[in-house]
Amino acid sequence: MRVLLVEDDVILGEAIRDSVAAHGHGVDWVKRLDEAGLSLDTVAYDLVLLDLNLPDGFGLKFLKELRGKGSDVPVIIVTAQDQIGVRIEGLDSGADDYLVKPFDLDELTARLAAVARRYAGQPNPELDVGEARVDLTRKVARIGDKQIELTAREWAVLETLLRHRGAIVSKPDIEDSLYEFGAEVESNAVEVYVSRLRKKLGAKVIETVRGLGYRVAA
Amino acid sequence: MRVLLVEDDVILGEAIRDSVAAHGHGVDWVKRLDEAGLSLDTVAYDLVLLDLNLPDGFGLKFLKELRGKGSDVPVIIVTAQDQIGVRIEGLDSGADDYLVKPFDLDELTARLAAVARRYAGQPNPELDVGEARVDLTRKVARIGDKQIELTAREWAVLETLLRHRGAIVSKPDIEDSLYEFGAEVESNAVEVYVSRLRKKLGAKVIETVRGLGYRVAA
DNA sequence: TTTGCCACGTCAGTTTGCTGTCAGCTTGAT
DNA sequence: ATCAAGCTGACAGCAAACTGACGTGGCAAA
Repeated sequence: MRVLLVEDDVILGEAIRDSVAAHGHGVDWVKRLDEAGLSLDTVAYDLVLLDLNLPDGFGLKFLKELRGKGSDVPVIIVTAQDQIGVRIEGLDSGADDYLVKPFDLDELTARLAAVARRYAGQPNPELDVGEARVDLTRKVARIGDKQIELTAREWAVLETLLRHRGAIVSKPDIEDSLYEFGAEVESNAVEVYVSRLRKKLGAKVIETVRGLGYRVAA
Repeated sequence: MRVLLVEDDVILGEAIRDSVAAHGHGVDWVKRLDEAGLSLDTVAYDLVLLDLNLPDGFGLKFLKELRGKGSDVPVIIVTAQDQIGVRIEGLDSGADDYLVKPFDLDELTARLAAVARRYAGQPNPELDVGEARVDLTRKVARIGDKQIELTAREWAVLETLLRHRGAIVSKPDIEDSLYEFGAEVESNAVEVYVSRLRKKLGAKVIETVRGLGYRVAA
């Protein structure tokens, strides 16, 4: 399951991201509403965790506009405002649920599980990636009948590339999806993982765009 | 097949009764535990559907007493309490299966069909798990002729893994199936249960995917 | 009540294999 | 031809996972 986290607080954001990731879901973390809009336009998310107190705008307005555009992605509002009026307004604006800070992370994973249950009812989307077929949800990859084993980091890189399938993904972007914010990458780790993925999935699946990044053909 | 339905909610009770009847089974519907006791003393039922939240007593206690009297009629618990602790307790008390409200009626008929198969003398769907054969419905496992005894929590872990057979199941997901939300797991309990299952079922049945979780090969 | 038994959760010491790093090589642009 | 960018085999370190052992508590039999 792929989750978009919209949260400007670094401490809380990290905690939420780690918790969600530990449950095996992919997490994209943005800190502003305009970034959120961009991500939502390009990626099909299964759930949005939306903080209402963001520096660059009003979350509720954003949520209303999102619904106005016809999106029905489940949205859980996360906020410090526990006033009942805001809560009502949030649900009126199209939120599916409401979490008031500070909240227990278990509280969050419980809601997450509820959404995941709904999501699990859908057939698993298997993607063709070169010779291989991959299932990002179940973390299963195979070429023909042969099962391919990918490690955690390899899945992370592949997922990032596939999420922007057809587009060029820069190395720093991949690093950001691999490590926490501010992590020092003093090496060519991304190149190494691309190399490992190619060895497992076939040399042609990941294309190098010299000076810009990598791309998986759509 | 003759089914005893113990359910005080009229709406839900009617829905269940109609659904079961539509599948060609006979249904007796009682709304209190004392009635249920009476019916069980006089009629040989093939299956009991037991709501735990009844006005006149505790379903679990009733179930334990029933088992204490030597009855081995299959019992499926139907309840709104979706806390895992209750679920474990229910299975410990001698229930054969567990349905959490609100549930799909298809869900019910599927379990019903499993019981019906057993009733008809046909082999229950036994799963091959490595060297072992397990029957999740009857909670029976064996290797060759040798019966394997699994504890309640071992069954819970194995069931979770088999429900997602072929997919990688994260440790937090397994924990969620083991404990209620909010339960602090300050240890490596999941690892320990995996270890115990491997010792009983064979080392190769549960595969470790480092950093992601566990998997039972499809 | 006492006794014994067993499932459960915890811990510590050990094992495992992923991960990040580097060095030397290849490739592509100019 | 030259240089920068990218590729990949190898390897040590370390965090994740394994497992034997133990204390506790609940349940049942005596």
